Amino acid sequence: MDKDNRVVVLIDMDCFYCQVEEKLNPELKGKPIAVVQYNPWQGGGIIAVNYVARARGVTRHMRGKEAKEKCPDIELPSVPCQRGKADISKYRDAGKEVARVLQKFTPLLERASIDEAYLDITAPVEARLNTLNVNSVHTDMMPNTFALGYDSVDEFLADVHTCGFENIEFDYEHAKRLLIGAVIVSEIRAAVYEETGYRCSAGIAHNKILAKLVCGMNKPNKQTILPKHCINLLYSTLPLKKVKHLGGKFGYTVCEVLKISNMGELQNFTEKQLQSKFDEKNGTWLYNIARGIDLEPVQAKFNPKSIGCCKNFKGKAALLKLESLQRWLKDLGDEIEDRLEQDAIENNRTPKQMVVSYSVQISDRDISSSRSYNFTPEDELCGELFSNKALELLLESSEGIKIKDCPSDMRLKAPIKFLGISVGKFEDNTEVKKTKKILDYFAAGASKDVTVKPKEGTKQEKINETSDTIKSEPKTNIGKDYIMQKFLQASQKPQVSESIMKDNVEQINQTTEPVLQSSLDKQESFFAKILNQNKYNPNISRVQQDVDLQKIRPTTPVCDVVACGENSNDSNYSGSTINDEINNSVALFEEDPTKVIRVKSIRELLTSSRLINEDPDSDTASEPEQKSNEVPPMVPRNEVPKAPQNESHSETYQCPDCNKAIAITEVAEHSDFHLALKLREEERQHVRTEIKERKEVKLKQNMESKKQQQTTKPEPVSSIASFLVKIDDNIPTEICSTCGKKVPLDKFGEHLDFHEAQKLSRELNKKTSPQFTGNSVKRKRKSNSPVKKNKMPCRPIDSFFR
DNA sequence: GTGCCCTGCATG
DNA sequence: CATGCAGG
Repeated sequence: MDKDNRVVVLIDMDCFYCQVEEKLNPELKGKPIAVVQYNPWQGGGIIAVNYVARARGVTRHMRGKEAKEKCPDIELPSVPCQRGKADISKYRDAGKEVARVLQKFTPLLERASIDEAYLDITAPVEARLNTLNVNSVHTDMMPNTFALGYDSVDEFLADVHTCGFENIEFDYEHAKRLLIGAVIVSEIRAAVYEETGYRCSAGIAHNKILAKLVCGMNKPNKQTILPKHCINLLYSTLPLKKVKHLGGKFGYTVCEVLKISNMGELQNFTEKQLQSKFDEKNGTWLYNIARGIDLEPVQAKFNPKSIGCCKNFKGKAALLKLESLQRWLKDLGDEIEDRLEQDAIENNRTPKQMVVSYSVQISDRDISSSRSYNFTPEDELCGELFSNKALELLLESSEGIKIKDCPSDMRLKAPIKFLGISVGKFEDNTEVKKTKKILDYFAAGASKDVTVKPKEGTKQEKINETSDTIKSEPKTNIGKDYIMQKFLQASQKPQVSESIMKDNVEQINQTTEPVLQSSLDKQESFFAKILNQNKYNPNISRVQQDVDLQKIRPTTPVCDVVACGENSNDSNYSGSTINDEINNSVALFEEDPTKVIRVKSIRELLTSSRLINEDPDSDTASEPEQKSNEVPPMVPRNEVPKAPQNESHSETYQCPDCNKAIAITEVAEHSDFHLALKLREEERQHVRTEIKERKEVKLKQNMESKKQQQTTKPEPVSSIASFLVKIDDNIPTEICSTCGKKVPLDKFGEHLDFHEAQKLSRELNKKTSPQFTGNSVKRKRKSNSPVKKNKMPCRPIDSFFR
């Protein structure tokens, strides 16, 4: 509707890799630096230059060596190398850190790359308008702000204050919102700096393309507004290729065909003309963008849809031998495994597909190709899944990767110039079992559970009945009831709820709306399981009562495994809407704030006892769920920033956290929403440290194995072995009951933590995706076994010989 | 001989 | 599903 009056922001980190390096190594602060990428040839290729170095004439497209000549005191930190290729994980992590700060300001956040994100702040702006008089806005409230078309932002401010009376074309309503937007963006950027130490720039406009366009116009650490009435001024000199989507072949073609070179000239063509020269869609798009119109919504998207890695083998580096092919596939596969492991912890999801791509050189030409594979349940048993499957796919593919027939020296028929493995088609881990759980619930529970009789009463009565049950019988079957209730509430489609209420198990099974499922409790069965295993532990009930304590608790560690709410479901659900995305992204707490308590108790249990047995498959998830006596409040479904605020006729209150105007009746829910966000942030913090610890463990282990056996292949990464270093008889040790190994006493706590982390990770991966896991546990097992080591779990190489 | 790597989308 | 394009 009001697509043309949104306030859209692009946040772009200034020379991000450099900033990350500076933060990691404070000695670099203030010095000229450029981040270089491995290839030691001539000092490595520069991929980022900080502003000190830019002032001295250093640019990208230089090699480290040239930079050094131009600027002798330049520091050249290098992108770390792991397994023979660039490892950008620290930048990835840093980007996530920033995005998490941004996410506090609006759920309508779209991560566009490692260091860029779009925000739709239309709603926060609208909310601020209720409390902030535009005429009282002062430039102090937005330092480092520029308005395109004005010499200083003061002039723009003056225009807005005078309602633009002197300027016929001035769109006051719009300009006002951009101005407030700029105030908010100042706050956002300040928060980013405050919380991460990183500086960024921003573009503020009424759509993504313009925000992006204008973001880079003042850098670093600055923000630029593009008022509507200045678009034409900007376009009059703007090369067409500067506009996103026009920077490549398409833009070039447009210029050629129309014989134009800047954006302004594009306005000389009618929509019909443009459609006839290009196609209907592109024509319309061009016509609109020429007028500053871009209707593309900011999508709520935090997580990537695929995870992949690849490597070029240029020139002489091309792969010729089967052995090197295998080795590189192994490295790529290992990296994927590592990243998936973390992803599983953070997002509780599992990929269902992998793609291997490659290019080969065949008589002077590079032929590229790719093959995909959908994981099957048997893959569970398959060691080194990615690399082996990739090899299999490669060798099967028609393009003649085939091996030359000289077994002594297994050479490839054609040199491989490029290899890549990626995984995608993620499914939420709990998703799979949700329907089953509900089925189980009815199948097993309905007979003895008198509180829910699907065939009686109206829908409304049902829900009330369920809630009452929860209140009066907190100890019995709450989990199941609760799931059902959530299921019903999560449903945005009345007729679906209807059918669930009225009908039986089969019908639920037929209700295969992914959207429906996506809001359900992501962790239910996992936690239920653990709880069941420990249900006799008195800690639970005690911890449970501490709801209020939890609310003020600033640092209590919570379980690292909780899905961090970053929408695990941002995949291709056809029915998925932005609203779903948003709801999913806060789903974790929206569903059940008490979960945090449960999580905490689990964590305590895990650390304080070793009661947990090995059996992760006792599928008795429907036992008593721990539960507080209140029904957790739901965030109203229409709590979507884009929804127009109907402020005038109902009493509202301005939320101090987000400045949104909140109907008095919804204040409680709203503050719960913020609480949820806060809690989630804490969880994430914990996940981050957890991952860091795991990494250290891995690192240790890697070094260890390299020392020990340089001849063989790299050892498994997360292995217990890392805890076995230097055991000296003089040091007091204790036998770990889990692995039976001797562990130095002072390391014992750490050691238990290791098992805990591993167990959690295993649970997560195993629990809901019997089809496939890529977790450390499996790797560890197989790699630790010398028998299996040289085994080809998928298909013997020989089978590819003819 | 010297930009590499990663991700997402459109297309047939 | 495979491939190529685009963008950062």
